[in-house]
Amino acid sequence: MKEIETFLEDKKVRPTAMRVLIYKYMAEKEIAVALADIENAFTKADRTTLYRTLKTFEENGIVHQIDDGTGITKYALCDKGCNCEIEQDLHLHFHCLNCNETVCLTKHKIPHINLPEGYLAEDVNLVVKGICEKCSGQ
Amino acid sequence: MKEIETFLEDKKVRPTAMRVLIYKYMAEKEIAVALADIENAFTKADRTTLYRTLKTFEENGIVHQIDDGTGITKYALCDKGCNCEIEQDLHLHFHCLNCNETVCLTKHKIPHINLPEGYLAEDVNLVVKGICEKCSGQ
DNA sequence: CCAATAAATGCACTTCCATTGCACTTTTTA
DNA sequence: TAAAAAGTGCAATGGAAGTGCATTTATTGG
Repeated sequence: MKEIETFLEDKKVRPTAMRVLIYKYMAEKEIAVALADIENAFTKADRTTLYRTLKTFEENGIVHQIDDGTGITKYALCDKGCNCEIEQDLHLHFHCLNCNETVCLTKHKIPHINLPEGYLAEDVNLVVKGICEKCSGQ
Repeated sequence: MKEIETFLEDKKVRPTAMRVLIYKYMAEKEIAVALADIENAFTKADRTTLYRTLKTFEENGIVHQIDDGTGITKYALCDKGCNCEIEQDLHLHFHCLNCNETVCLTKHKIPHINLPEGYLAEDVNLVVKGICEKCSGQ
């Protein structure tokens, strides 16, 4: 708990009770979470607060947003040294069509993409959809 | 015009006036279009009709949907031999952060992705964001 | 050719999620 | 400790996708 507070402070985010709890919640989940998920977990808190907390987290490099193609924005904690902004550091995301969960495959970096002349890449989003290991096997 | 009609018939889609026009419109554009774009081009037609036309086109392999991360669904005509369903045939999409246009880079196939044990890929979505050649300079 | 049927279209409405404005509360700081 | 800043909560808005149903248009079998 104390570690979370200092971590947030390091990231220039004031560690309010709410923020610490949300961070803790996300750290315990291994999968990307939607705003609605957090909403269900913290029924006392207002949706707006959660929304803005995630926004603050994102702006300060604590979480990154994931567009997994479901139309619902998901969020996941950035890894220790995660520099989501840097192209070389981008990992891919996997969305399970069965359990509907989305995970960051942080070990899997996105291969370098060759673009036609004149195109400048700033960001890459790669989402693989299919069946996750939890659902595919016994 | 006549070719479009027979083309649609080949695809088992009845070539109504509306559908031919929409197809023509998309064929002339080189970029992916949003429902709203078509709506602006055909102010007399109802949005629902356009929506369902695109849906029909999609179901019959005439267009494919693109999720370029803007939150707005885009559509683009499938290439001659395009088999959007087949993983090996998937191409990547480029979204320009300057002009906001999205193009299919059909020449650029998505490299094969190695997934961890137990994961089964069914679909891949790869979107590169940046500056397109039109915007990046002469 | 015409009636019966099916497909396509248009209108109104709903839903879902993201986002914002404003008032209120808590924390920080001078 | 008062003033300012940051955080929180409520209500409302907005944008886009999607649906139900009535109406029109096209197809088909007699």
